[in-house]
Amino acid sequence: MNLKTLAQELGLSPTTVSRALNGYPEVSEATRARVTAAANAAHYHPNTQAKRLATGRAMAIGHIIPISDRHEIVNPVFADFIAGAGEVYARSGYDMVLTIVPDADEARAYGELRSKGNVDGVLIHAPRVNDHRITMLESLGLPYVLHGRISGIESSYSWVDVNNVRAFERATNFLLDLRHRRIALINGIGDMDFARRRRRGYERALAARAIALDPQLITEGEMTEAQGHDQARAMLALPDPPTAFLTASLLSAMGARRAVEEAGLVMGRDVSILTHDDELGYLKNGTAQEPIFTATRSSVREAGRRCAAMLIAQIESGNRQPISELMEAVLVLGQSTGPAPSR
Amino acid sequence: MNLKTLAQELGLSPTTVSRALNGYPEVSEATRARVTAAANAAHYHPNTQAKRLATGRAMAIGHIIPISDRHEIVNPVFADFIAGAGEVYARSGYDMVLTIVPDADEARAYGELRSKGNVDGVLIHAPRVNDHRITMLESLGLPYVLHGRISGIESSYSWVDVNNVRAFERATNFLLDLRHRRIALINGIGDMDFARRRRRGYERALAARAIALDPQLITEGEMTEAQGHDQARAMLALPDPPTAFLTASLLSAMGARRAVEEAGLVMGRDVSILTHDDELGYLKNGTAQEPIFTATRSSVREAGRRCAAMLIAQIESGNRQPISELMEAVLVLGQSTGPAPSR
DNA sequence: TTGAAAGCGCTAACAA
DNA sequence: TTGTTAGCGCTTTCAA
Repeated sequence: MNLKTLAQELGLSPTTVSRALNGYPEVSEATRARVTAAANAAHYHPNTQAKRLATGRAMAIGHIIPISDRHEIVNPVFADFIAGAGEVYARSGYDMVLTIVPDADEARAYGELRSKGNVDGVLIHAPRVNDHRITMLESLGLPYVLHGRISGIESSYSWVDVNNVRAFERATNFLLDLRHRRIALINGIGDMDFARRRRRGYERALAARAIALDPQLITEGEMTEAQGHDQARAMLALPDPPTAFLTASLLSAMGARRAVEEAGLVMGRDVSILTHDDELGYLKNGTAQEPIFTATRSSVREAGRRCAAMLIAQIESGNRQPISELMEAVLVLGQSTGPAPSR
Repeated sequence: MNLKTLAQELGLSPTTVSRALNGYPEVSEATRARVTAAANAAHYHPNTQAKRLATGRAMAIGHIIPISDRHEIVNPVFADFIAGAGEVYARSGYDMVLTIVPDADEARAYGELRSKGNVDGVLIHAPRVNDHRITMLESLGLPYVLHGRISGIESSYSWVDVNNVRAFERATNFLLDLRHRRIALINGIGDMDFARRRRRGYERALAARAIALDPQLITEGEMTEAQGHDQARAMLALPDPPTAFLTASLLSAMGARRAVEEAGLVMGRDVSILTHDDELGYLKNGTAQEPIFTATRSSVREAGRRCAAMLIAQIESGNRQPISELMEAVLVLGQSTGPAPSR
């Protein structure tokens, strides 16, 4: 069923039918009713490709996922972001187009996406410090919104980000209030912008209480269970080991937990672990069963929604002024984190 | 830059340029070379929408992700599958279109996808027992491939699946060989087809050694850390508790691990845990550091590749004969699982 | 080996 | 309020 035959059946011109279906005001309500009824009855849906060609709008948003041999960028958090963005696209009639590209081909991928015209804009993920993608997109003139921020860049751009500095500052303060003084930070890859911000929050909290930074208590890596385990084990073997760990992901926390056990220490008595992450269902019924300080999962999903909405707004308004939005993380401080042991 | 202007610059007709670029044989090699050179120089890429409209092919594959309030279907495994499929699409010139739909709207979503014509086929995820989606797709005539299988359906359909029965049978045998006799199974949601198959493998191994099933040692649920913890704790409190746990996911295993500690038991001595899952980086350099029996992550990615390749083959050949492929899981049996304690 | 012309299904300027 | 016409950028039949 296409527009032409539908129009013939109704004894109308394709134009009128199109106008009726697309909500143009000049159509009489009587015909509009007749047309919509017929369209529904025939399960008519306008052909997307034709519509796109005629309007010059792809009605699609691209998500470019760079994939490298070094890091596993395809992380679990990503799924939640996609789910949030997907909700918004469904409501607004946009398609979500995922492109998986090897790191090296990323520049080319944007260019092609642009000139092939199959998306109206793109969402950018996991920015690194001094990320060059923004410059690239600007020169292409392709609308975009960044999930996260880029520290090294002065020019303004559109972004949605969670206040990572504040989140980690609060978490560190939480541990400091429990009289912990040797607090370790098991962070994400240092090259990633969010990791840098998290570290800044941690440092800020320590500085505010005049506690010197110990570089031995700060590690970074890929946020896997193995990372948490190995790095925690090494730190526990120090002459003056940490009494608390602050980890950037649940997996690292679980690894750290394993290291704690292996060292013959007791969780919550000898060592506390506070995790920035509920990404994998740790939170249940809104109550942290284990020490957790941020409801990452729901935050990430919300970030997905906001990014998508922001990008659509930019595209539809034709407005190229950068917009930005800083989200406060939902903080859910865990109950089972114990005070620092007195030595 | 479009075909017309490119043709003008070359002093050729759009037809010839199109033919040259699309590899039609009737073009002289001289012109073809000239055309491709010019196209590259101008960074010309044919407009996707126009191409689609003209050929009637969307050059896109849809992935429909049902999202329900009850379950978190957007799971981490999904990201790996997507990555695998994405590789294949990139190579073959297809777009990957993700559609997130609320459970209830799924039927409608397929119908629209079909009549709007923005995909040439779909990939179906996470089949349930007696899943009705296959019937729906058959009646729509939309090509599809299923990742997994559906036990309740007799009609044939295209699928790619991992041999879950065998994987769990082997894992159970591994524990049985270590003289465990009270082996608990912490399984996924019973409604999911893969969970049912895994259970079958477990049951088959026990039956082969004439060990009676104990329903108290079989639980199912959403494969979260909390699930593993709660269910393991309950089972450890039984009069005759298990000496080993077989869990369907790393998270459940970690939860079970926590329950074991809380019960004052020692991992590898009092209780062993064997996990079907490396989804979160537990495996490192091909060596299991903890008891794990399947390299899920890489398997899932490979499944993504094969599903995508199979679907594209079907679409391009116009062949509607169902094809299927059973993958053997990559088994990596962990070293640190201990024998059953003698009582 | 190349080109002219029609058409894919829709939208939108212009006319009535 | 409705219809006519042209055109979006490409492919493809038919003719040269």
